[in-house]
Amino acid sequence: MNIEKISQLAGVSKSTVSRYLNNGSVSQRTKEKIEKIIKTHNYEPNRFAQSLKAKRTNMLGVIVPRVDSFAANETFKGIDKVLHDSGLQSIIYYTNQDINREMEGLKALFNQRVDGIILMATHMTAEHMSIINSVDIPVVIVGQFSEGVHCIIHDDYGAGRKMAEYIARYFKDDLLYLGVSDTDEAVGIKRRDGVLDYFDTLGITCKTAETSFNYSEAFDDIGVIFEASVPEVMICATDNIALAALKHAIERGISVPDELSITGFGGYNTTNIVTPTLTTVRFGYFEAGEKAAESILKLIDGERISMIQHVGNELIINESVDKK
Amino acid sequence: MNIEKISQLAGVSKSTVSRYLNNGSVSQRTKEKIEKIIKTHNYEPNRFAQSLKAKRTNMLGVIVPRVDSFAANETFKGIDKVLHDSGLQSIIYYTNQDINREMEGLKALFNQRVDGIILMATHMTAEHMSIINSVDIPVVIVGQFSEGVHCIIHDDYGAGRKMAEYIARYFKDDLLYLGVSDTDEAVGIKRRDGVLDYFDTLGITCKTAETSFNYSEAFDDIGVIFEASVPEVMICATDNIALAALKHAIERGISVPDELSITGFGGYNTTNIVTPTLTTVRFGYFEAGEKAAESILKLIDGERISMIQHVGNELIINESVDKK
DNA sequence: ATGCTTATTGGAACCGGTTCCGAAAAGAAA
DNA sequence: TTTCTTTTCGGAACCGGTTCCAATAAGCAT
Repeated sequence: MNIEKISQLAGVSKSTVSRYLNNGSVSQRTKEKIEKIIKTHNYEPNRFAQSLKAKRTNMLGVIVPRVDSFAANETFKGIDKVLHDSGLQSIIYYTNQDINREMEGLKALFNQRVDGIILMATHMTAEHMSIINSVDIPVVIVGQFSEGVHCIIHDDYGAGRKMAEYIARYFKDDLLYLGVSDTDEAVGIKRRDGVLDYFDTLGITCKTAETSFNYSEAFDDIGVIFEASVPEVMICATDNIALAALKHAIERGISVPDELSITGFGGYNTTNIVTPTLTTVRFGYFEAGEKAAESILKLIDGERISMIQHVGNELIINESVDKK
Repeated sequence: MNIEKISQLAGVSKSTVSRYLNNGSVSQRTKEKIEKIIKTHNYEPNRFAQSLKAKRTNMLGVIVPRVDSFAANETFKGIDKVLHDSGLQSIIYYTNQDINREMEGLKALFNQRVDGIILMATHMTAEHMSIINSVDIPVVIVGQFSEGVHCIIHDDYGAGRKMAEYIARYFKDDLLYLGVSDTDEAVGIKRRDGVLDYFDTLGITCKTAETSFNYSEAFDDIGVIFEASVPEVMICATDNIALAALKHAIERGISVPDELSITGFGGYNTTNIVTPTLTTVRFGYFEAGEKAAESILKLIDGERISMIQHVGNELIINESVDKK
């Protein structure tokens, strides 16, 4: 079934059927004739042929670094909600956290003529930017900041500060911030600085150490840290790290929160499953996804939007901090 | 940049360039000329135009019901590994566990002329089958069984039996199997029967109860169960349910495993994070994904493969069962 | 009925590739 | 050198739509 056959059966020309399908001016009578034929043969136009000449493909590209992360999942769900409600198809390009596949993805999606791309970036590089600039479709980045692109970012600095404020209510001493590498600007730098800067203003000193995003690696690093000494409070840069710390503490018979208070960042589901439940900061991942999708839709429609949009977060007070 | 311009710059015809791009017979000299032009203009053929006439699109459709499930994530990673290594692009269609969107997805992907579809099904219906049969591209289903389609399935019955064998080594009495609705054939029926049938052969009686896949709902149901009486062993149909049981037990001061042994099925990461770690059966989700991808590739190449392929599983002995 | 404006319609070119087919060129055999 | 076979190449049709443009039909006021 193609448009030609439909037009013949309806006794009109190809162009008339095409006009019918799109929006064009077609008389009521021919409209009905065409509709009947299309219904009975349940014809659907070939997307490739359509996209060959038309500008819009009605497909959006989403580049997803990982599927096994709460943050990525929630963000994606937010994106999907908006796009699906708008009747758009999303093509997901999975990169398995490989930065080269991120570039590949940008090119491949552009090559498929998607109308726009949402990139859940892990780490922005100059190469990213050069590809993005060479591509003449809208791109929105979510979760990281980069100059010159539309970004949806979390207030990591504010989250860090919130946590520091909360901790400072109960502790003045023997604190450890367990962060990650500062190649990740949002988590490695902003989040950490939010914590440390606030402590500074109060004259509280807080030691720091560094580990990995990966649960098992963090678990091992924490073992080494505990071997040397166990602080009173451990502020971990992510929930995963905090969960590893908690596991270690329980294994060593260190009581949480009585002897050791632990906090995370993220708001993962697991933080409510473990005992004690984990005090953390919940980020608006879902909301970020929604904003990203809404933004890309606006950009496709030629609207102007601000280059940076912030998404809020919220301190979740649970059981893992000792409120003496 | 299009094939026409490239051909002009290279001083050959469109067809020659096309032949060069595909595989055709082109002399060494013209090959080099064309290659140079393509490189300098870094030209890439328009996929839509290609797919319009050619049969293959080199795109595979993957229908994914959810992103926030360990099983789904692992399966997807297995699929991705194989497809990415084969240089194929995968279009992911996310359904958010909505069975109607599953149908939509089948149609939409077919309409995009993907070469094949992998469906991570939640529950197969007659409607699924009628769509699948009306579509003339290969379809592989992973995780559920359905007559007449190529399926990759887990040995849920065997997993149930394995767990029952293990439990029977330590317990003869006061057992509870906490299952899910039998609208899910694999988990609701097969897994349960694997457990119960084995107990039957030993003359062990095991009570049963039913709850939901959802963590919070399961948590509430378990509260009601515990109100009545707490068994010695609770065999939960999924790790999520087992985690909910564990949480409840800890909140009520029931010691696990001393007073209550708990097991799950799945092999989720979280089972190693909680304390005590959870005894469970790990399914070969990743392997299932790989098999699904390999199968679809073979089917696309016209190979014949068996309609049903089983994936193994493995009992993971952890701390949540009392080995008296 | 006539002239003018507006709504419909069909024809043809086009989008950017692939593929069939016959012609030209190259290579091998005689 | 001639003849036959094999490669290589260009022309043209085609895939299934969209869109421009001119032609026709319809609607309306005079």
